[in-house]
Amino acid sequence: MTEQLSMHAPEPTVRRLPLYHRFLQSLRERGREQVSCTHIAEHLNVHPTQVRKDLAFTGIVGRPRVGYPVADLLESIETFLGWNNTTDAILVGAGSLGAAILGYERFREYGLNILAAFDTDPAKVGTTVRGVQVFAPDRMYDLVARLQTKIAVLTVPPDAAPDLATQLVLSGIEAIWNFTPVRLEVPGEIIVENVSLAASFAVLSNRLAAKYRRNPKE
Amino acid sequence: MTEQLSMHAPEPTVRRLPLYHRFLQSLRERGREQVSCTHIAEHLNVHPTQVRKDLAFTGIVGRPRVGYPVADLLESIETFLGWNNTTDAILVGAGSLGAAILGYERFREYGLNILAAFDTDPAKVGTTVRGVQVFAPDRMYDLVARLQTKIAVLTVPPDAAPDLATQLVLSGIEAIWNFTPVRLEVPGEIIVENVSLAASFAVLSNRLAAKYRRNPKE
DNA sequence: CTCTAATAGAGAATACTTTATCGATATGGC
DNA sequence: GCCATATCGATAAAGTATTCTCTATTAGAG
Repeated sequence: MTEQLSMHAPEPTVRRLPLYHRFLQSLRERGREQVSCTHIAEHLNVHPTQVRKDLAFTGIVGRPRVGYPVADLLESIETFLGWNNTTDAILVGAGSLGAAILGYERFREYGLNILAAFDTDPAKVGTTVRGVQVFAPDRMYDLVARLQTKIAVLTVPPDAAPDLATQLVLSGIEAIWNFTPVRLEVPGEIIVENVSLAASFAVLSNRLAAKYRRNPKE
Repeated sequence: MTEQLSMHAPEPTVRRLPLYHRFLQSLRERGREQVSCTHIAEHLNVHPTQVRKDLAFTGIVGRPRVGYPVADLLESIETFLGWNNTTDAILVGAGSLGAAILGYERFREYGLNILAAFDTDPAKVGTTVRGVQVFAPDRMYDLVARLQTKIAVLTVPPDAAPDLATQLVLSGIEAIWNFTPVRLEVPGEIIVENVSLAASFAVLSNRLAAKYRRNPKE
């Protein structure tokens, strides 16, 4: 597993790491010091080899017959994901979804530090949502530049998304966590991660539909 | 593409279908009647062959040199996803995320019909959130059984998730759309779709971290 | 001290997904 | 009516991800 550290992990691997992270935290709370892939795999119902491969990408090395030290493993995952130093962010669109994200304490553990929110609604501007102050969108450029925020959480209605994405890029943002169903057109160096609730619902919905296609009774 | 209808589509395909669906809706609004995979692919920046394969899974057949009728394609996707007849659902956990989902009108278009919400907070019980009435959790069994709701949207704090999942299964729910980070232990016939914001954030976060590992300046 | 069993890590094999290639077919220009 | 071209549908190839197999290592029992 030499030079694996500098290699990029496959996306499925990265998506599983938070799962391991969460389980390891619960182990640490219970005072456990060592853990094996077998043990993790059993609890999370994934393949032991997959756990071993996934963890190897983070650069950790284990000991046969023992496994990995829980604390080291947590740190290794956190470093790999960039979760152990905070990254400043802004939230664009202080609607109900925006408020829900601002209220989700766990993200703070992941290093996400939302400094400010923006909304076009004049009634919201000047107020605070979950302790975060809401500004008018025209303040965005200024604030992003001055505070050097790297991440923008985009939770605006679809129509507003393309425009705001452009503005965010111009402001110097580096990554957009996009909760809108719009595919943003941004330069290649900008990191965009789309959260598609529709995609997720489609999977559920399709499986339910398939079940009834196979078995039309009930 | 014979018998493809009864075949199950790969999950990546299912996850892309809403993307096509959205684009096709915009085409229909603009009065367009026919569309080719090439055209869809260009706009959404995916591979034309992939679009063709994905669409084939829904059972649609196209015509060389022309493509597919937009209306038929929309219907084909909707049928395949089970989006063209409504499915009754309940929402468990009327917190801010729950409220955001209740307020997201688009899900209604996808056939998701949330009839009732449940929350342990006595202050919320009896009120309505976004027009949906909130009940105490002990009413769950009764209501799910009586209204024959198939889907439960689970938006409760992590601690409460395992218990509620068990109760939902006992109530006769068929699918759980799980917004908690907990891996639910349910019988195999229950459909569980996990929405992991942590997984999504991990991808963004890891890419940002990798960027700075490669290029520690800035 | 030796033997056994559990486990990491590497590499091979399998399965799955995406992309490329090719023949068939329908449309519109000539 | 015939030809050129765009596009579909099917199959093949390439690329990824997952699972299996094997060897080396270590802890603990006898």
